[in-house]
Amino acid sequence: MEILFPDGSSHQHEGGGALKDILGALDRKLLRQFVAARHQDEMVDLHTVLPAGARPELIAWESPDAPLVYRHSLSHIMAQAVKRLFPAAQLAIGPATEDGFYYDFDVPEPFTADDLQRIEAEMKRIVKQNQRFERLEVSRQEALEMMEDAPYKMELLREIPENEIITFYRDGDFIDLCRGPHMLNTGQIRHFKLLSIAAAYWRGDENRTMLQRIYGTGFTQRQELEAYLRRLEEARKRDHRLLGRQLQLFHLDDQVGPGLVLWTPNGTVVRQELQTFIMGELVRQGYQQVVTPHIGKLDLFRTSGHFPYYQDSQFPPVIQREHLTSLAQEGVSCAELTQRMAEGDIEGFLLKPMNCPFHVKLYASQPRSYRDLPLRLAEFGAVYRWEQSGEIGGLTRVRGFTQDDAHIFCMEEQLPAELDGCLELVNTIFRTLGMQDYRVRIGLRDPHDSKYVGDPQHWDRAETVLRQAAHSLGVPFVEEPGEAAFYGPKIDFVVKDVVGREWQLGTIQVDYSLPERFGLEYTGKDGQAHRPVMVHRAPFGSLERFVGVLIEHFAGAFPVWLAPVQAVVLPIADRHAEYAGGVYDRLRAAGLRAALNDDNQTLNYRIRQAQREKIPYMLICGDREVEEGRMAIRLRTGENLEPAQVEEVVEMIRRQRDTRALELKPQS
RNA sequence: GCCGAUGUAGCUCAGUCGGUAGAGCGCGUCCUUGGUAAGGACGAGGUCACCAGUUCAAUCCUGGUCAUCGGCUCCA
Repeated sequence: MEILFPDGSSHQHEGGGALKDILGALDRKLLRQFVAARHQDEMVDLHTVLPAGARPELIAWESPDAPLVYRHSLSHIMAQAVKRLFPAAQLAIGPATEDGFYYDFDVPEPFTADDLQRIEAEMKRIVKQNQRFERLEVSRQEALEMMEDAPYKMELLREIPENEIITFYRDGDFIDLCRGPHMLNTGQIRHFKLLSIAAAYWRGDENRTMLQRIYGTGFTQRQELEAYLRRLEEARKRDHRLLGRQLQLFHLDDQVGPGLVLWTPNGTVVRQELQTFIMGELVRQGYQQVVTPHIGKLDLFRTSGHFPYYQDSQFPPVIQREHLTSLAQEGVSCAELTQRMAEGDIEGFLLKPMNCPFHVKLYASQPRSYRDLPLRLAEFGAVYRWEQSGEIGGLTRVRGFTQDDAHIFCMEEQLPAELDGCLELVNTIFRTLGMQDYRVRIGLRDPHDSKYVGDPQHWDRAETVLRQAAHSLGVPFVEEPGEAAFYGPKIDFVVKDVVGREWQLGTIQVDYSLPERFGLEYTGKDGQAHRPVMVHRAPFGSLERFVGVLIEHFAGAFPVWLAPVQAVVLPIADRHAEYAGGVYDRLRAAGLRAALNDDNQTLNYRIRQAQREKIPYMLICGDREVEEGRMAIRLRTGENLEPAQVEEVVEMIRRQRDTRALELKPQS
């Protein structure tokens, strides 16, 4: 075999074998340098016996892939510790994750914070004991016998394909069904921490056992662990729920209801600026704004298919009072009521979960010709969905939200250009806001599934177009077969929040279904009736969620165009109040969002206030400034600009605002 | 929805092993008239989430409800 080193060199070895033996014989130091290898696109550890012709590429401890190995080992060490302390615990699964690891246990009593400490201490003991990891290949029969008393492992075992080798890993008194990879011994990594206890369903299925999950992380260097923990701490300070309160951007009130956002004046500024921004782009792209109501007849949503199919995630329908009274007198049960509403026997109104049926109706409100297409109808539409109670939180998951929604009705051959336009819009938005850290997910149909509506040829074309469009964005994207909606393929834009949770923002979806359900038509060149295709698209997704993500992205320090207060005027002493008042009036007359802070407080104090409110510009007026007819300019970054006259200041702030600059200082 | 934790002043939190509560910040008034992240004094502010139960007595114990947080699951 040929062993490839990261520096490009290689070592020829006669025959096969485990890398730990080959490297160990070559130079024992190598065993400390490398943690695993890549072999045929798979991670294999140093224990794995490789065949003669193999060409493994060694993975150094410093490699970005290395943590996967030692964190996986840490999860085993944790399981070992848990088994020692809680012999009754049943093991489920315990993988390494992006920045840590976890293990799921079935225990009679949930773990407590104290248990976590004890487990961690036991892990330290195991690490100190420096136990060797051992890889065991066993026959299926042996494996079944070994795992007799481990129901979860049995289930996993039964699902391993016949032709696959079954492996166990052992370290000291602990043995676990595991594919690996693992490091050589438990003493190789010392810097780890258990972070939290959570619950997780076995195999993510809510109908199955609720397991107890322990999360942890580990690093090769103490400083790395400390830096990670510091990062978590920092991230918590950027949490939009915290900043939302500190900066008074929004309010969630128990009495109003969970997941229903009250936007404060400050937050409303941010929202409206975003809306203005996007509306400008929409006008440029030939969209037309429309407005539709918050509720509509059940019949509309039966036709669209939203009701009753998605009934579980909708607010219950509204039924006329007299109707309801008579149903009550009849003694109609809830189940019956639901049934009769679904069938159309009882009519009512639904709080809209989607805007599209309304837009479809606008399309259908007059005869359309191919000359009218594409017809692009846009609306900042408030929709309501009954999200599960355990899911609601902050602005990222709410029950009432505003979509920057639009529906494009077009001919099949117009799809490529329309999708390009949508992507350009998304790109413009992300670029303007400096959000480079997003990924793109293309949901394609599963070729083996028949749930999809529409002509397969149309799908092929739409999928090709989506793929090409995503390519042109120049952003990493993944294709996920089976993730398409039943009515068409889609592109989703996904960003991470400060604690690493992923949130879907924008989405672009091709839809063959709604035009069908509503019998939409246009007259073609040939004078015949044809069916249009629809594109649903919402580059922000939900304005609520988007603002939430944006608060974290900027850590509350919005660029000038979004900042609720753009500049605060600070007179140093009372005798400067009149001058400062003049400056303040001028700023406001110039259309800037300005504030005047002449509170009976020291300048230091008021600067601190402005700083905490993350106001971009502090305009300070004292004796010198009054005399010279200028003002001192302090940025929230702490930097000072040259003192300037009010017109110059107005001009500068306006320019930063109008160009939607991310910086406070003009780029000269 | 499920598992766990939490709920005390506007905010962040302390406290009471059952005898109706405290700090800092913020807020108000006054003094101070200040030069780039906290000047000083005084004062107001709480049905200890809500509803039951146990008890002479519940913010504290028990049960339920609601909400928040960490996860799991779902998301047209």
